[in-house]
Amino acid sequence: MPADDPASKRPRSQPTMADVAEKAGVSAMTVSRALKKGASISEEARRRILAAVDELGYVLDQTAGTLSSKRSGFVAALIPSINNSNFSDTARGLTEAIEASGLQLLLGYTDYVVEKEERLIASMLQRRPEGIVVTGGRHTERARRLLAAAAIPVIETWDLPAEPIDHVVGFSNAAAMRALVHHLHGRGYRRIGFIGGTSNRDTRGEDRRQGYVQAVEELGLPHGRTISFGQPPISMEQGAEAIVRLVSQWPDIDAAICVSDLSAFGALMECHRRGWAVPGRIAIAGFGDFEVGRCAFPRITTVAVDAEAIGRSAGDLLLRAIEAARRGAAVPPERQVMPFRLIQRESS
Amino acid sequence: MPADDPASKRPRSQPTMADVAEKAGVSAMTVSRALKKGASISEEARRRILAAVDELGYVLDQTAGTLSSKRSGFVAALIPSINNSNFSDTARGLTEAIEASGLQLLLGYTDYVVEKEERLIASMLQRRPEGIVVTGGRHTERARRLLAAAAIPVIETWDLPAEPIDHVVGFSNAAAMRALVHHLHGRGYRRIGFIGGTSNRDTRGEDRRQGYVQAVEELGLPHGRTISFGQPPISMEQGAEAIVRLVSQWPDIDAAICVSDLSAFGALMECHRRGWAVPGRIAIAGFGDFEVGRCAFPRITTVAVDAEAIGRSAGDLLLRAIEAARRGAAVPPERQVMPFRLIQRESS
DNA sequence: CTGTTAGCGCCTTCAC
DNA sequence: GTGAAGGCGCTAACAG
Repeated sequence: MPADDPASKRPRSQPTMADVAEKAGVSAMTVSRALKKGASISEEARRRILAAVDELGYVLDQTAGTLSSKRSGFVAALIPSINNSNFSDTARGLTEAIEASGLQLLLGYTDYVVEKEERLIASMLQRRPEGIVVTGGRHTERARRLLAAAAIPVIETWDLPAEPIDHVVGFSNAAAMRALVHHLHGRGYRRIGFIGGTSNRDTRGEDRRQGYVQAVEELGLPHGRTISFGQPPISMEQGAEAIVRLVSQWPDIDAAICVSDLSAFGALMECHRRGWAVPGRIAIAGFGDFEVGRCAFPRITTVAVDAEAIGRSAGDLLLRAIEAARRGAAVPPERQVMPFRLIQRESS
Repeated sequence: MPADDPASKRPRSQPTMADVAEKAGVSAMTVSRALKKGASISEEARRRILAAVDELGYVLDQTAGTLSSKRSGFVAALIPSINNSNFSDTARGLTEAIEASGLQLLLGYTDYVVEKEERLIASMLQRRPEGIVVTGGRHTERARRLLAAAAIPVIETWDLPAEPIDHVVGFSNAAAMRALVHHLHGRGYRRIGFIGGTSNRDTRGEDRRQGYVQAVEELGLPHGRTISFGQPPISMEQGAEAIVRLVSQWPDIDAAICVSDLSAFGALMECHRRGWAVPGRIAIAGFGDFEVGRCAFPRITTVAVDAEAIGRSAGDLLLRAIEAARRGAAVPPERQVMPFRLIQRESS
């Protein structure tokens, strides 16, 4: 055990508010006030306190503050993947919406697996967030129970669940995909295939597939032209492999819709490689308006959702709900439907 | 006195350990033990406690636990961007390395801005992480002071700072870029340009540019052929714009190196669009081995770094250091140099 | 504007 | 294997 400063009572731990208070010649409470924004403190005391803080290298312990004030000062957001510009845009929107109020965002990622989501929710709740944003409308039973019991505002995003837990800020993935099929049909495509992942791990991907199926049925197009493989979210590489399977299985196919722009891009590059003209031989469309699709040659037709706006709206709503909760009030569950937008580009 | 007054049931608030204890007919201490893994509890008591937990919907308050045990159970990691597969791979490696020990990872993103990093560090430290991982070796002076004073293990990654704060797990961006220039030179390219961002906001990008400059000078190649524009990290779209500028400014150019695969991809697509053969008219190379480069047509020559391994190594080191700290010991500063690897592909 | 008192909910420590 | 006492560092609620 290392020798300690004999003057200090505690062994080598971090300085506390009491240490600062002593050094500044005030009480701990005054230090506490000096370190918040809206408190009334004499300039003289504040100056001495800040000097003491600086000298001691004091860092406020929010853990203790949370315990005593019952305000953790953070909200949790769970997204499927941190490496997906859609979700990172939503996270940015969230951050922008809440940061002015002093709340912090804690991100967790679920890898598109609801069981991981459940575990993350459980461990996030142990840190007592003041609100929580989840992606999608499907969760394990226990996750739903945990969220409902937590007595904090919950927002489900990127989906329109039939039985929401609390608030919703999203859109219908099925409806958006349906619109895309109709759009391609309007441009004359009749033998339209779909490329997606195998399992329903990615629930939004599964909803999109269902939207596709519904659309080809209502348009009387040949259906069942679906290539499903790979663990969602399917990658660019898997998109490349899938387009080859799709064309070899149904050689008369004239358009391929991919569950996201990433797989659409992989498919597109594979077409280049094989000398299949896009859209001459086959049209390609994706979903999500990723940069890679905007930039690819040819540029990829897609469905755009304003991911950052989802985040901002969710953040604004969360803020209102949290402030209401702090006053002991409550905001009744809201359901905000965000628009989506077809973007016709060179690939179709 | 905390004499259990059955009449004074707090209505609004979440159940506490005392509530669980009362329902299970044990003391709070026994509940606490039942909820940890390595404690010795009778099977009977544990069963009753878990039933009570379930019935009440009790969720452990880690805030209080942290305060009393002085173990927050989490480590902070700061990355420049959440939407970058390199950094998200590092984050995944970190998570994998630490999760078995029960530690959680809290991610923050700095947008490549050291001032944001400083603010994030300050707010993370208020929550008392047991360790912290930062990206890069350049920080504000105050950030360095905060980290040094926090008395927790610090790991700088993705760089080899000359004066590390504590531990380092990284590589030299300049050396890697230098190797890429030499590689292209070895394949016969002589008029090699560089595309990067304007400011030194992205310090790794700046290091790469310096590596390029150093290499062209030592090879006696024409230099100054650098296009710098856009706020780093420069995007695919900016790569497209930059390649046009590069070619119009130095029409004899035979190779373009981009600060990352993303801008290289944008440049490549623009070449397609303009009918410039790659690598016939101009070779293109990137940095980072992103999926878009592996999948593009043609596939993009690049420098690969095992980003996930950086995360795993940093995580392993952090664990050792944290466990040492819990025993009152310390791990002397380590400096782990990770390998990089040239990947020759179709674009050069 | 500033100080005092009394916890927040859990875990450490020590006794049984 | 279990319980009682005490305190972690801070802030709410009241004085003054």
